[in-house]
Amino acid sequence: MSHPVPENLFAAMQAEVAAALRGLLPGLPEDVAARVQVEPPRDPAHGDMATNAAMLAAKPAGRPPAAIAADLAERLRALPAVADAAPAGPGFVNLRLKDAAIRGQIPVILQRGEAYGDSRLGGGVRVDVEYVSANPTGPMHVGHCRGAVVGDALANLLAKAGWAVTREYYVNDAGAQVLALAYAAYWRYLQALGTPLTEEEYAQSIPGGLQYRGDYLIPVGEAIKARFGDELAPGAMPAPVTDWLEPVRDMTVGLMMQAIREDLAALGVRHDVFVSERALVEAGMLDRAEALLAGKGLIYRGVLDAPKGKLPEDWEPREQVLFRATRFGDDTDRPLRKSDGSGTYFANDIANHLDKIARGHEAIVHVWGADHGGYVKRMKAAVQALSDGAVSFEVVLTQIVHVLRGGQPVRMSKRAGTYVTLRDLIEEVGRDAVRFTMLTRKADAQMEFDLDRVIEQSRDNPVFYVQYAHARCRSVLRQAGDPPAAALAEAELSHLSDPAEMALIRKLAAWPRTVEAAALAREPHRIAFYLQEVAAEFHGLWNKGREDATLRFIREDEPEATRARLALVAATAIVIRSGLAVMGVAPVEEMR
RNA sequence: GGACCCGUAGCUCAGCUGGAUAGAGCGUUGCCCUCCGAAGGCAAAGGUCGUGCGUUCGAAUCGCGCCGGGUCCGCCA
Repeated sequence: MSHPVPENLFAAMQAEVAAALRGLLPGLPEDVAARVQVEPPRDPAHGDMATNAAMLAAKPAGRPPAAIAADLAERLRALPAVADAAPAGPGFVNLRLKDAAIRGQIPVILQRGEAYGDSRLGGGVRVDVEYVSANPTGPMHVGHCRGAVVGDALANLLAKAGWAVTREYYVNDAGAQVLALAYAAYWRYLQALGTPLTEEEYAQSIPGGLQYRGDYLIPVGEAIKARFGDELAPGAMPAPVTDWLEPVRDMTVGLMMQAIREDLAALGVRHDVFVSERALVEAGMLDRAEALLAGKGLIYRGVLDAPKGKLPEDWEPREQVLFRATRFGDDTDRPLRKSDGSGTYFANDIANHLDKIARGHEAIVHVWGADHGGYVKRMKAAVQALSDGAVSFEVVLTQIVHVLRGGQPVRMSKRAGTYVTLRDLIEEVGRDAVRFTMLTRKADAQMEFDLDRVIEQSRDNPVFYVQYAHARCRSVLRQAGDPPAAALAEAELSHLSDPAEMALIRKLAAWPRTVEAAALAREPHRIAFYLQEVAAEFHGLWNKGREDATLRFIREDEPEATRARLALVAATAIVIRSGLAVMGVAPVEEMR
């Protein structure tokens, strides 16, 4: 990083303020200067940046904040980038930067391209981001979609902010549900062979009944027949489970995962690794995890108290193998083994997390549906126990998406045929609209997804609004013959002086800071909001050009001013693309 | 009974991890387009931030108690 101009103006100023504060108050504890914040003030009239340094330092320094603010302002005024610094309010120091310092971001943006905003904040920490992890028991539906988009965007965001990210999908291919799936696929296989049995006869003959009756297993049955003939069901009649379970299960899970991968690809969601629950258990990871915890004295045999409130009908006290999750803040200890000796889902997931740790991850982030909220504490406890607190564990919960059409709720019913698969959704509104819209709400807030609204071409559709801004940028640049960024970076930027132009540049200069804040908060939706603000500034400038011809981007009679404005337009397009890239949305060249 | 999430303008939602007079879009109201950049633009009205205490120089933000909504709660995943 040998840029003479800092890429993150706020971080650079934070360092300056901290240094000035140390110079002013030599005895100040180091952590006070480090905690100093430099942020854009809520009210733009207060300047470009404001710092709370004087208020933080007041108590340890034993001086009133206003006095410190006055002294600090004087020092900051001497900085070359600062036009003015003034104490204000309860002890803020407001800073106004010189226009030249703000404009200086334009060549930086043009040089860095879409890498503008990349940060080292994450320090290369190896983080495992697990998302989707839908059970391989059927095609993906809209319920999976939000987690997929949020997880993918969060992984992009953390990578941009300097974390070393592994994108992981945990395949739940070991539990009772997969067994039920195998039975269901076996039924379709019997049908393919022309079995005389009726569905109900078959359903009654298997444990738990026929749980997955969807049509999507018909091709699976055909595929099993194509591979095995009637070998697994001689005479088209059910054979003993042990004769067919493994091949049927493996083939079915394989085909389901293939379908899921295709759905994910259609949504543009990527994963680096697919970790199989079954493979982990077979490799002995569960036993390893249990032994590890036992070695720490965290495993015991015991009987849990009955849950309060409504009791399950078949409740009876039972001795179980338990993990001392309460030692790490959980509400109760948690069972690890089912009565047949196999691992509970939780136990297998502990194995999964031991595997993540063993692969060298220092941080684990999950994206889960809100219905898994009750599972967070125990898993956090497990990771703490496994890593002796060295590996962090966080969960981003996503709330339900209500699908609407023209303001009316779309009923989600498999039977009525109104069940919305992920594929249907993408085909109807397009991948980019799906992704962008899924990021226009905080993950843990419920969201309405109106199929008509998200493809509407109007101001109140953020997808359109942001894409339109980029298309307008591109349109202007095309009209000017697409000058190369290097040429634009040489433009004489003092031609950019209108308040609307400066406001746009300020907004662009906030991109690196936005990336860092969003990454720290694990909140990719902030990128969507930021891009709407950039688009609003740009459209505002465009609109001014409609009324005031001297503000148009291209002016035949003013080649130097035109070049400066083209530089601004090109920088705007770059920042929008950089943000869309985090969201996994493709920028458009023109609106159609 | 308990745990977790949520409660901000008529509606849908932001609010940069404790800062200054709480924001945006929609909707409402009022202006603006014969034409050169109107799939629109400008402006206004609209909030005791569910509620009551507390911590703090300072609270929508942190803590506790209520009220309201959601999710979950022993060998399902």
